[in-house]
Amino acid sequence: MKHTVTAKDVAKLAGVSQSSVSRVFFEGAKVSEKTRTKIIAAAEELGYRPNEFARSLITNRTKIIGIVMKGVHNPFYPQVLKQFAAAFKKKGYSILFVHTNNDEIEAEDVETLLNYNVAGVIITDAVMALTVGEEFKKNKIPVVFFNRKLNSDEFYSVSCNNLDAGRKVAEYFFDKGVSEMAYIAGDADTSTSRDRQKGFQEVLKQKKARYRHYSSDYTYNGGFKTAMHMVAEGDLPSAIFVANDIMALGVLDALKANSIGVPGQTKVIGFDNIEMAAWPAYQLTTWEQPIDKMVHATVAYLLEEIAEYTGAAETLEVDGRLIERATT
Amino acid sequence: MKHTVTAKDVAKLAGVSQSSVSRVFFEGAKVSEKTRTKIIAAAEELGYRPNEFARSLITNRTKIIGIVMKGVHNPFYPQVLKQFAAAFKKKGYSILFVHTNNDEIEAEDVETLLNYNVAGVIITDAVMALTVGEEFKKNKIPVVFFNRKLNSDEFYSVSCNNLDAGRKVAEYFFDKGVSEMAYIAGDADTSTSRDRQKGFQEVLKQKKARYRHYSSDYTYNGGFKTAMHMVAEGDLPSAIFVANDIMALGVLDALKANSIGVPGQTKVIGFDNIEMAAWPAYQLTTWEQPIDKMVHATVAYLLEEIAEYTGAAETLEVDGRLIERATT
DNA sequence: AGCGTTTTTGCATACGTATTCAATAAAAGA
DNA sequence: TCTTTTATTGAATACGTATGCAAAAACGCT
Repeated sequence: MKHTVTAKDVAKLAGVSQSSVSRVFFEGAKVSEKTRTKIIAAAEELGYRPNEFARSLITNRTKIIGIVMKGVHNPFYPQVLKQFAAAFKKKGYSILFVHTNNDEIEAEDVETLLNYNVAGVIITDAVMALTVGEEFKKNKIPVVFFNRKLNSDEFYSVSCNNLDAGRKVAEYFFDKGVSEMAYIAGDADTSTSRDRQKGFQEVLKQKKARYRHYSSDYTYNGGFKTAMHMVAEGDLPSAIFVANDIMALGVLDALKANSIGVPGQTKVIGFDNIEMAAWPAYQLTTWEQPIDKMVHATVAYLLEEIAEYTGAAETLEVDGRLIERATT
Repeated sequence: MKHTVTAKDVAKLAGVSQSSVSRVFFEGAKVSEKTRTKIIAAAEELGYRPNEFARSLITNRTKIIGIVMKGVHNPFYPQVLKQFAAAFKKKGYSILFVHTNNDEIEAEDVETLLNYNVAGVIITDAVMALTVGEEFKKNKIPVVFFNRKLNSDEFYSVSCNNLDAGRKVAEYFFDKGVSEMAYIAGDADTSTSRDRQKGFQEVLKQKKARYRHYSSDYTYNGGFKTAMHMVAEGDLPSAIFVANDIMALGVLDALKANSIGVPGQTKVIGFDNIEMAAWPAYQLTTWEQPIDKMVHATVAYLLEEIAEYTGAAETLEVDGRLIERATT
């Protein structure tokens, strides 16, 4: 028979009141050292664990962080998920994982997050309708957009400084003596792809170089197909900036399939620095996203807002750096 | 100011009792159609959402499934996570994601799962101490080991029929006219690696062929290093069965680095059929794990046990199949 | 219409904890 | 030692929901 041991049981065994037991397990409350040890002993003996639900019911707060994620196929995101899980575990928070299929987070997903009254929300690789955002604001739940920059200043967002990265990549190509270059975009409606493009394009324009644009979708197959198409077109640019690594790998494979030498005939730079970029088969030069810093900033912001909600928003952009390998 | 709208509020607006509101939102309870529509309208107007915590407090049940996962670096697992999230979302369950660093799930992780009184637990790419298992049993929480076979019949486990797969791979190699073959193991203490080895070795023994064993760790780098080592040794086997795909990719890259032709000089078969196995750069022949079936079985079992706990355990092994590509 | 039967509803209570307030114990000061 | 102040404790209550029980309403039948 299942007998959940409650604070009352512990109280009885320790010969104190339930309130005292509560005070021992609720940090910030004061109990004398004597009764504390008594209670801890009793709790230990019975295997007491405070009921998280009763707790949340009365405090109207939880120790749950909701993480909404779409791109589980891009190894960048599982990596991010892992880091968040580790960081929040340290702080005593648990992760409610919500997978969304859509670019825009679905109403159902928001429902879930609100139902569980999460302490904070991280949305990664997806965006959110404004009306939905209001819902979170109304409930004073802090939200962070991870790896997505927002137009509005309504929400905190943290991403890599994509604009700057785009510029630096272009300059790097010029330094290498290349002037014929192209950009392969990811999903067109993502800030990440747009900003990378913008910075890249800006420098090309300034140097009066021709800008060539290709659209793809942030997947390996997308990158592969786009590159195949480019090759078929003829007139291959001598350098290609690809909006993320997983696409860049597809590009490399397509080039290889066409026996096009890299970096000899054309150079390739990706974005993210996922583990696979370092594999011998690819040795992809790429722009590293400083995941650690980005995660750290996100966690710090959320914890602050959880401690005292201000609703203050900011668009944080962290500097990344170029990792030079064999494709340039 | 934050005003959470409660069932009482809805009741007042609809001119009924709180109980009736509860009955509308608790499936399985009966209310007349008339009051139901009245209540739904009122709830709609106020934006009422049942408080999941109050609910769980009284029913002593939750709609949360805990998923414990270690191997986030192996793309197989994010894929699995996604499928579980999708399957359980359909059934109205949410996912509590627990990342563990250890092969053996940590006490802290179990605490979390128990604190949230999860309805069921899925442990993937990790095992659990028996004492810990008791804790779940005591609380009548069903547990499934995913992709791990247990010695004991205390818990439900679902995995691919690794033994059979190992045999079939060996037979396949023989059919191809190969008789000199090796196995590269993953983590030695995982059932998956052991069973694959066992089946493989069994056929070799039966055909009186020499069995060669190499130990690795289920990572790309592990596979790479092991293959480098094998090449350095000289006397390369003419076929290699690698315990999972991500290692196999490392093996292929190592062979390529040594200009060893595949499948000419040696053949390679992996395990899992992760997306990358199909990439042009690899075209890895591999044994497909039927994720869909495995997930389906897991979900079905958990839902049954949640509906009515029996504690019945079973060791389910689903048949996979060989996906033939360019490395054999 | 009148009676028995079934369905629907409201009242009251319980779930396990945090927290206010008053009471008690301990400490400090004189 | 007695009084005043401070620290600790216990009793009572609230959080928002589900549910057993009894009352009320609706229904079916003659």
